[in-house]
Formats: sequence, C-alpha cells, structure tokens
Amino acid sequence: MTQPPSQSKKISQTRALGSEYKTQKRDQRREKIINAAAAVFAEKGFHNSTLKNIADHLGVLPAALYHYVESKEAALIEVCRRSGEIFNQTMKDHLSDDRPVPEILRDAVRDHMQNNRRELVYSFAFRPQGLPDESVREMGLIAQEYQCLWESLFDRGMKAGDLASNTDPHMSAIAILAMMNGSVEYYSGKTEAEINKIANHFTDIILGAF
Amino acid sequence: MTQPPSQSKKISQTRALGSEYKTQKRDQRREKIINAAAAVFAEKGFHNSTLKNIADHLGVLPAALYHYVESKEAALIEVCRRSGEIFNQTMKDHLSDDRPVPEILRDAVRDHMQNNRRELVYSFAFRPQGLPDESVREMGLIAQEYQCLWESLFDRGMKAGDLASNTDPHMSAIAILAMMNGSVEYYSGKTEAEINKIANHFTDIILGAF
Amino acid sequence: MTQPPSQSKKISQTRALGSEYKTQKRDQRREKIINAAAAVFAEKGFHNSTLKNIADHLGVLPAALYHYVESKEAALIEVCRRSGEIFNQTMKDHLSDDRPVPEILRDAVRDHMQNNRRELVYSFAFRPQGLPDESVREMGLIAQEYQCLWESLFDRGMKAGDLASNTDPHMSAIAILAMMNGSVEYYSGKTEAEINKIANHFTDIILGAF
Amino acid sequence: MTQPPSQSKKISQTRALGSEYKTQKRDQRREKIINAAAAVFAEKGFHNSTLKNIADHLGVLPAALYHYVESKEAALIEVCRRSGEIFNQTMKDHLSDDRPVPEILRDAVRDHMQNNRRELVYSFAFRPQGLPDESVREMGLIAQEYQCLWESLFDRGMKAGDLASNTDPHMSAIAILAMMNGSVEYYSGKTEAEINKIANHFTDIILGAF
DNA sequence: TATGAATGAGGTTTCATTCAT
DNA sequence: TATGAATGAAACCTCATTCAT
Repeated sequence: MTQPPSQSKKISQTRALGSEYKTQKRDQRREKIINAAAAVFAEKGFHNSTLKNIADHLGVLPAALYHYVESKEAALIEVCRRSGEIFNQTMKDHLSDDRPVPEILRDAVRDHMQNNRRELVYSFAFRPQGLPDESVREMGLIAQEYQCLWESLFDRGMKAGDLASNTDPHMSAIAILAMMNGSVEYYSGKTEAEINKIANHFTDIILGAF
Repeated sequence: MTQPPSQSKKISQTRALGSEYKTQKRDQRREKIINAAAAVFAEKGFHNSTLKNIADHLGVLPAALYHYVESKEAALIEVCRRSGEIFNQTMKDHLSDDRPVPEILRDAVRDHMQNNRRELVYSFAFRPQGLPDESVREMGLIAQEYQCLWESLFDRGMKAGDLASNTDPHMSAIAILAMMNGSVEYYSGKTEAEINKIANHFTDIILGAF
Repeated sequence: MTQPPSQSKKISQTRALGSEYKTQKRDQRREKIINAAAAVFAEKGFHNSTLKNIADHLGVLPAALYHYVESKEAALIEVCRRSGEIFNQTMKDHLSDDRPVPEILRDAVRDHMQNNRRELVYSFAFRPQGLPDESVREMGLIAQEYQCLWESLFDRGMKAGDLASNTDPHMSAIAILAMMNGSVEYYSGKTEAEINKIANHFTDIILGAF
Repeated sequence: MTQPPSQSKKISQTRALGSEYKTQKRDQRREKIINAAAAVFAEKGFHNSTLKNIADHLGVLPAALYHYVESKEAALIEVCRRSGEIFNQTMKDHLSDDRPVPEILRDAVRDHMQNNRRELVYSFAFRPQGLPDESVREMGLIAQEYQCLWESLFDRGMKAGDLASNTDPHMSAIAILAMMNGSVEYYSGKTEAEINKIANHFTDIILGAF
C-alpha cells in the first residue's frame, strides 16, 4: 500500500523539527545577545551603554538586535531577570542544604561574590538608581526575594543555635548584602582565590558579631 | 581734634562691601546650583540627569546654569569635590578626638550614614561606573584618602588595645565602608533616628568581629 | 545791581556744555566700540565673532555694548560704513590730484593695501559672503562707488594718454581691486615697507599691460 | 564537454558585485553630501552654514548626514581636500604639457576660474579666516602646493624665454592667484563664455607686464 | 553707565528605533 | 536574518539680547 500521506507527514515532521531547531537556534542567539547586553550594561551602566556597544560585542549592527529584543529596556529587564534567577537559585540550593548554617553562610557569601564578579550583573540587580520604572519594579521583586532567602538562612541559624541567639536576621541580611555589594569595585578585578579570602573575612565579621 | 572718618575711605569701604556682597550672593547662588546638581545626580545618576532636570529644581532655564558652571561634567566634579571634603573633614575631626576608638567609630559610622542621606552624594564619591574620566580621577583621590582615614582609625584602635589585636585595619575599613554604602538605598529614606539605629547595628557588627 | 538771572544762564550754559561734553564722550566711546568690533570681525569673521569677543577687547561686559550699538548686525553695518568712507574718501582725494595717472595709481594702490592692513576691514567691505542682507546691501553700495572711483581714474588716464589707449577701465579696476584684496592674507602681516614693495609690483603689472 | 560556469563561483561573484555595488552607492551618496556641503559652505561661509542647510539641500534631516560624515568640521575638511585635489591635479596636468608657457597659462587661468565657479569651493581653499584649526592646516598645505605649481610654471616660462627675463615667479603667482580669487564674486554668476573673456583679460595683464 | 542674571532660539550631535531591501 | 538608511526626539551647549539694579 502506498502511503502518500506519510510523505506529507514526514514533511510536516521535518518542518516541525526544522522549526523546533530554528526556535532553538533563535533562543541561543537571543541568549548571546542578552549576555552581551549584561556585559555592556555592567561595564558602563545602563544609560551610558548604547545599542551599538552591545551590537559591537556581537559583531553585528544595532538594527539586528531588534529581531530578538523588543527594546533596550526590554533587554535590561531580561538581564535583570536572568541574573536574579541565578542569584536566587544559588541561594535556594544553599538553603536546601542541611549543614550547619555558618558553613552554608560561608559558601553563600563566596558564591555571591564570585557571581558578582563573574556575571557582572550586580549593578542592575542591586542598584536601581535612575533605571526605567518597570525595570526597577522587576528588580525590586527579585532583590526582595533574594533578601528574604538570606534572612531565612540567618533565621534558621539562630533557631538552630548555630548563630547567636540575639541575631537579627533582617539586619544581618542587610549587612552582609551591603558588604558584598558595596565593595564590588574593590574585589571584582581580583582573582578567585583573593575574592575567596575577602569573602571569608566578611563571613567572619558577620559570624563574630555578638 | 578728632577727625571725622574720611569720606573717601567710607566710599571705598562701601564699594568693597558692595562687591563683597555681590561675590557672596553669587557664591550662594552657585552653591544652590551645585546642591541641585548633587540632588539630581544622586537621584537619577549622572548620565540619566539632564541639565533641564537640574534647572527645574531651581525654577530656571537650562542655559542659566552656565553662568555658574562650565559644563555638566564640571558640575559633577564640583559635586564630588564638595561631598568629598565633607566626608573627609568629618572623618579628620573624628580622628583628632582622643576618646576610645569604639566610641569614635560609632559616631563616625553614624555621621557617614547621615551624610549619605543628607548630602545624597554617595553615588559619585563611591560609584565611578561610567562617569567621565576626569571625574573618576578626582573621585578616586578623594575616596582613597577617605578610606585611609578609616584605616588609620582602626589601626589606632588596635594599637591602643581598644580593638581586637588581630584586627585587619584595611579589611575593616573596606567592610564598614561597604556596609554603609551598599545599604544606602535601604536607609536613605528613613528618619534620622532609624538611621542611627542601623548605624549602631553596623558598628556592633564591626566591633564584635573576632 | 545784582544779576541773579546771569547765574541761571550760567548754569544752563554749563548744562549745555556739560551735555555737549557728554555727547562728545559718548561718541568717543561709541567709536572705540566700533573699532573693537572692526578688529574682531576682521580677525574672526562676522559669524565667528561673539559680542563677548568685542567686549573683551574693551575690558567690558557684553551687555554694556547695547548702550552704544543696537545690535551685532548694526555694529557690522557701522563698521562697513566707516571703512567704506575711509576707502572712498582716500580715493576721492587721489582723484582730485592732477599729477599723471600712473603716479596717482601707484599711491592709490599703496594706500588701499596699507588701509587693508591697518584697518583690518577689507573683509566686510569686499566679502559679503553669508553676511546679513541689509549689511550686504549697504556694503554693495559702498563697494560699487569705490569701484567707480577706480574706473574713473583709469578712464582719465586713458583719455589723457597716460595709459595705453586700449585700456579697459572697468576691467582694469576689477583686476587691480582683485589683486589687492585677493592677496591680503599674503601681505597683511608684513611691514609697511614690504607692503609698499608688493604694491609697486602690482602697480607695475597693471601699468605694463598692453 | 563544456562545463557550465560553476554556480558557486557565480554566487560569490554576485556577492562580491553586490557588496561592491553597495559600496559604490554609498560612495555616491557620500559624494552628494560632500557636494551639498561644499555648495552651502560656499554660499554662506562655514560658520553661517548649518547642518540643516546642508540637509535641506538633500531633502533629508540633519541627523542623516552623520551616516556619511563624522562632523560638520570633517565635512569641511573633506570639501577642502577634494577641491584642493581638483585644483592641484588640473595644474599638474597643465605643467606636464610642453606647449609654450603663455598658452598653458591662458588655459590654466581659464580652468581655475571655471573651477572656482563650478566647484564653489574657492572660499575654503583660499580664505582660512576663522575656520577650525585643523581645517586651516589642511588647507594651508593644499594652497601652498597649488601656489608652488603656479610659480614653477612662471619659472619655466622665464627660463625658456617665453616670459620676460625679469619675471618674478613668486610675485607673478601671487598676483594671478589674487586676481582670480579676489574677483570671484564678480564673475562666479556669469556664463562660461563671459568668464573666459575675463580670464583672457587677466592673462593678458599678467603676460603684458614688463 | 555698566553689571550680572536670565532667557530663548538655535546649533551640533547622539541614539533608540523603524523600515525597505 | 541582517543591513544600512533615515528619522525624530532629546541632549549639551552657545550666544545675542533683555532687564533689574
């Protein structure tokens, strides 16, 4: 029995696969663009970055970006969302660990600072100054969640007796986040090992209190 | 016989006073402009601030600013210089105090944070990202001096036995500055009393370490 | 007999004299301003000159100029008028001389070039490019009259047999004026003696033709 | 069996041609812009010309010019360079001719004046007044070379016995250039034939001297 | 009369964005 | 999909001019 329909099916499958393949490629391209945007924004700040800067990173002309990103601001929001996910996911992973809080804390501090350096995104996630309103809203939610995760770590530590009983989880979270983000210009250019040393120092400061 | 004050002298005095008066008024106007610039820069960041924004703060047209400031960048540099002087002078005053270091430290932290809030200038003095080169240079010197002042405070405290003997002045300065500057978005809108509480918390963290 | 009226007369006389004196002083001041304008316009061209440039020449602020001159363009017109009068009067003086035309011509060429250098005004009187319309009209009349004076000199010389009989007064005037004005950048910085040599050369060229 | 031309070769050719074609089109557009700039600058002078003037000549908005020219001053320099090349090349061509110098001279004068009219560029190449420094430098070199070419023509003529033995090549070049450039307002609006007549007159004046 | 503050128009330039190809 | 041309809004800045003092 001849099965002409099969051919049409095959074709449509091929098409579907082709389209899936295309979608995948498109996503990869989009991701590269978002990464380029992240790098440029981090280096120069949002308002001092031009689409040409981003396009240059990719060896492409500015107009090409519009095939993947709606606008400069949309790119910023995307960058924020992604970096927020990285930070938040990292922290959630730490929280699902059942080692003593001080040990988790030490790792979390180290990871945050390494990410700050590596992802070059701290600037958006934690410095809303002068950014477009919608971005600020988006970032605010992310940052708030992140801060909550840190607070819950301190809270757990205190309740478990791993940290001093008079620990203020809220203030401790504020303090360690401030320390890590307020010194990023100081450490972002340093080696991984050096950053780890600084991270340990910060952890000791937080742990030693009270 | 007493001579009446010579008239010519009087006139010249009047003239001198008149001119002095004018100079004074001009300086006041200039100061208001620099302050407006500081406020706008702090709120929106340098690149997102327009001369119109600053002019609007003063109820004036943008072109009027050029009577007092050479350019937008010149305004930025002036803002940085002024805020740097405030911070550095405040710290020098604290250093010339001979109370125990922990007490001085507590006051210094409080003053820095209050200034951060009041002067709204932290952003330039401590966040060079994407600013014009000359401004960055200027700010770098200011910030470096400021950090040295903090280090010398920790150094003195350690040598005097007021602080733990294993205190690292350099890292302690980094840490407390990062804490204060990295949390400015958190506290800048709060009342003086609330900020003082936060300042005390930060001081306790730094003092309690080790 | 007492003569009180005389006093009032005296006063009014004094007043009249005072006012006349004032008018005179005012005219002197105005003349200085026009001269300063002429110098600045000549050096930088009209559109590249600012009122501040002119005011600086006089050690005065720009607003002060408005007490004597209606506008920047009015100053230009005045400058043109004055320089035109100088050039035209000089030429009329030469024409009322009854020496042989070649001798007069030699002197006239010399005077034009010296004036070009000294008065620094050639640029307006002979280069209307891009100047405001009214100024161009005013200058056009002046320049036309000046050219006519030169033409009549050549005409007289030809009719008197001092110049070649096939001399074209119109073209000769065009040529010598072009020579003198088209080389002003070349000679305006030179000494009086050097300019005289060049002037003689130009005169020889004109006289030697045909 | 003859092979059909390889398709890949065709494609690559097509691509190359396509890109070449685009480059060519871009150059044409750029040339039009430079020409428009030349026309506007010539009409109004550099400082009195606005980018809007130039853009209007092309039926375009000012911002569009920046696709082809870096800045207003860059446009000026380009205009100068191009016109300088035209003038200098024309003169070099004349110098490589071995006819008697008077004949060459007559053609050279005619060409210069026709170019002055046609290219509308004399103003930059020979009137540096108030132009930006770099442009003045560029133009100075061009003008100097051009003058040298004229001098060498006179020099050759004198040595060949075509011109009077007491000819001063330097002064002759100054004089003829001044004549041609100092009268451009007079002749630039005239017909080609009329200009030729004037050019002949100027040539006669130069040749008849001494 | 001269000053200095302020204005408003206009200039050059940048840049996100759109669109035809 | 990427390009390159073009746009239009907005930025910084200049400057002739006005006005109160």
